[in-house]
This record gives sequence, structure tokens and C-alpha cells, in this order.
Amino acid sequence: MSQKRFRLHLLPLSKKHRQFPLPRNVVTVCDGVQQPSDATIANLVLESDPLTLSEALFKPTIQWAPELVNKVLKRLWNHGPKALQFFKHLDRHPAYIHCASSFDHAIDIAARMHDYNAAWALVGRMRSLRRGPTPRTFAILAERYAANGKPHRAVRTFLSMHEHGCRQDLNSFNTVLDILCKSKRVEMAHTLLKTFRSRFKLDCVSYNIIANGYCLIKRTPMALNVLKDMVQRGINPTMVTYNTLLKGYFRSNQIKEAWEFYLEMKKRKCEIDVVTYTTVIHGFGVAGEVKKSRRVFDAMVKEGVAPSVATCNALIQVLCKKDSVENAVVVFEEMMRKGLCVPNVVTYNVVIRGFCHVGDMERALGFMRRMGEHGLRCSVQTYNVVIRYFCDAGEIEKGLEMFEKMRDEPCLPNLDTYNVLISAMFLRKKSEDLVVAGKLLMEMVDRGFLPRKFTFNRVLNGLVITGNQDFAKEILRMQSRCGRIVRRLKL
DNA sequence: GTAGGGTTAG
Repeated sequence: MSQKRFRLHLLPLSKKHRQFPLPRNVVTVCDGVQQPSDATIANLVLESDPLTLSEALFKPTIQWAPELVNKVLKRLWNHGPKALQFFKHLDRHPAYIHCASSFDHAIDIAARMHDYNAAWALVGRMRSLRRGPTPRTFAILAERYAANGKPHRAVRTFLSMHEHGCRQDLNSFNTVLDILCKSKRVEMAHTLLKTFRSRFKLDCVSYNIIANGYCLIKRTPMALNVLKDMVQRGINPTMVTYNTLLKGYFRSNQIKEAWEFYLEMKKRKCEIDVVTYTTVIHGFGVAGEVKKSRRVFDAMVKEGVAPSVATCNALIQVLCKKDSVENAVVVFEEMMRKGLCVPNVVTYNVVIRGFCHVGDMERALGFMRRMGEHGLRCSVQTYNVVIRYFCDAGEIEKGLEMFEKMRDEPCLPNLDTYNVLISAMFLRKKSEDLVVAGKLLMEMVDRGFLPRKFTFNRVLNGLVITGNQDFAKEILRMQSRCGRIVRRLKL
């Protein structure tokens, strides 16, 4: 279709917050009383006996506040049972009442473990305390249903909002559309949009969401149709609309179309923003046109558009993947020196992956250590990358060493960490490795992750072949406990 | 925290 009808709204440049991480394990002083940090409390929860936890949490030295509770919950994110234990113990505190956002976190954690009963019980509890539920609560539930392959339940959750005393408005409607699109149920979202067109006064956001959905599944012609429909209904596109479509062209490998669209945007004197530039830099780089990426980056600076950390990360990643990690590091250092942008965890992860990829594990580890200089902590993703590459190179011991290092931090492993390590335990065909695989499997279940059937069978077979029958039986019992959940969920 | 850009896989 022709883009001639599109009229542009001039938008201010987006100002993304830069990351200023907090020091860890510090004890802040409040009214002369030593107040433990979120890290200290998270460690306490991980280490203490559930029976004595209340006592520790009810100490008057801890001044509970929603921010502190939320930070602790975030730290315990990859240990669902402990996170919920913490939340429930604190729920019985004589003087502290959880706020809505803490309830939302807890509900998210319960739903992520597929425990919808617990999640809805928390919704009931927050309602009885008159702390919600809020539209955000329903967005979280819907998102979990959609992510767990239950898009219809996601929609029903949205439709049931008013039954729980929560108003359905355009914002919450757009949120559910977005959730469906992000879980690739774009047709369903589109149908929903058409169904509720008369009930909600749809805006540009609604249409942008659907167009983006079609772009995500690489159906740019449908995205264009949606935008055409939008314009015909008298809604003007915005910079978000254009950037969405531009990204869509790159995603479906329509590089020529992307370039033409970008030129068209420039020609029409659109106020090309930092997102447009980042999209183009990344898009060309991924397509192997690194020189073009660099030229666009330089043009951007020349035009006076300040690159964001995402822009820098895009260029650095592109150089790592399609040029050389050495050149990427040159850009990294230059950006820091010139103060163009402050590196964040993503920047480091990109560079670390770059070094891992060329087999330079020493420098990868060096950059991990350097993160502290910027007050950054290695994320679980950082560890996953390094563990994966160590294991791929057959250095299983080093992979396990990194896993131990995580434990010391503590940085809780996620599903990927366990999957990578368990797979690695089959490489050396050693009996001890299979016992480790079994232990990892037990640990991940303990922490609220549900291993795939394939993983269970693989570990079980391995243990039986290497003569670890007793351990295999133990795992089998654990599997049947999980099996009840699996059957209920039809996974 | 109603929508668009940067990480983890060859």
C-alpha cells in the first residue's frame, strides 16, 4: 500500500533511564538502627529454616517498606517456593501489610510455577485487605496464562475483571491485546480487537499493538493492512507506528523495503528518533551490512540525536557477530571514554558472549570481573553464557565452577542454567556426572521449575545405565509428583 | 506498568 496517507506526529525523543545499580550487601542506617539490605534478607530467607523464618522477619530492626519487599521478591525470583514462603510469612507480620505491587509479584511467581490456585488465592487475599486487585494484577495473570499456552484463559481473565471490582478500560484492553500478540496469538488478538471495536474507543496504541504482532510473526503485509484500516478510521500513525513497521521489515528480512522505508521517513522530514536509528543499526548489522550500520550510527551523532545505551549495545553486538570482537571492544571503550553512554548489564553480556564465541574465555572472565567497576553485578544471563561455552568446549569442570560461583553470589540459576548444565553432564559419559545431573534435576524441581519429560527420561536412563538404581528410583518418585502437575496442565 | 529499539542458540 502507499504510505502517502500517513501523516506524522512529531514526538519528543524518548529518554530512557540509565541504569545506576545499587551496592549490594550494604546495611543502611535508619533512625540510628541498622537496617539490613534486600540482599541480606534474601540470603536469610534462602538459608533459614521455614519454621524460624517468621521470627527473623518480625525483628523490630527491619523496617519493612514496599520497596524493600519488592526487591527481596525480585532477588528470590528464581526460587519460587522460597519467594512465596517469604511473602506469606511477612503477610502475618503484626504491623506490616503488603502493598498491591508486592501482591502482584507474588501472584506472578505463583502463576509462573503453574500454581493458579495459589495465584487466585492471593488475589482473594489482596481483595480482602482492600489492596486490589488492580488492572496490573489481571495483566500479570493473563500474561502467565498466555505464556503457558492458555490464551483463552488469558482473555477470560481480562473479561472477569469487573467481577473482581476492577474496571475494564481501554488501557487494560490494549494490555490484553499486547499479551496475546507477544505470545504469538496475533489472529486471536485481531479478532478480539474487531469484536470490541464498538465497546472501547480504540486508539493508535490498539492498532500499533496488532501491527507489531503481525510483524513479530513476519507478516508485514497484514501489519500494513491493519495500519491502513487505522488510517481509514481517522487515527493518525505516530513514530511508534513507523518504527514498528521498520522493525517488521528487518525481522522478515525485507532489507530493501526497510531501507526504502527509512529513506522515505527521512525524506518526509520525520523527526527520526533514537529508536529508528537503533532499529536500522541493528537491522543492517544482523543482515551483515556492518559498514552501513556504522554509517547510520555516525549520521545519527552528526544529526545531534544522542545514542542510548540500547543503540550502543546494538552496534557492539553487530560488531561482535559480523565483524570482530576486538572492534566491538574498541567501540565499547570509546563510548565509555567519550561518555556517549554508560554500559549496562546487556552491554557486558554482549561483549562477554563475543569473547566466548571466539574461544577467548580468559577475556570473557576478565569482562565479568570488570562489571563491578560500573557497579554492575553479573546477571543470570551472564553466567549462562559462560557456563554454556565452557561446557560446549568440553570444560565441564569450569562450567561447574561458574555454577558454584553463582551460588556464592548468590545469583539464583534459572531454567536455562539447569538445562545447559544437565545436558553437559552427558558429555563425558561418567557415572559421577549423571549423579550430578540427578542432583541438579532435584534442585530445579525444589526451586519451582518444571523439567520437561525429555529431561527426566534422559537423566533416568543415564542413571540406570551407570548402575545408580537407587537414585533413579528417587528421581522417579519425584517425577510422579511432578507428573500430577504435568497431567493437570496437559504439558 | 496501554504500544516501537539492545542479551542468552548454529
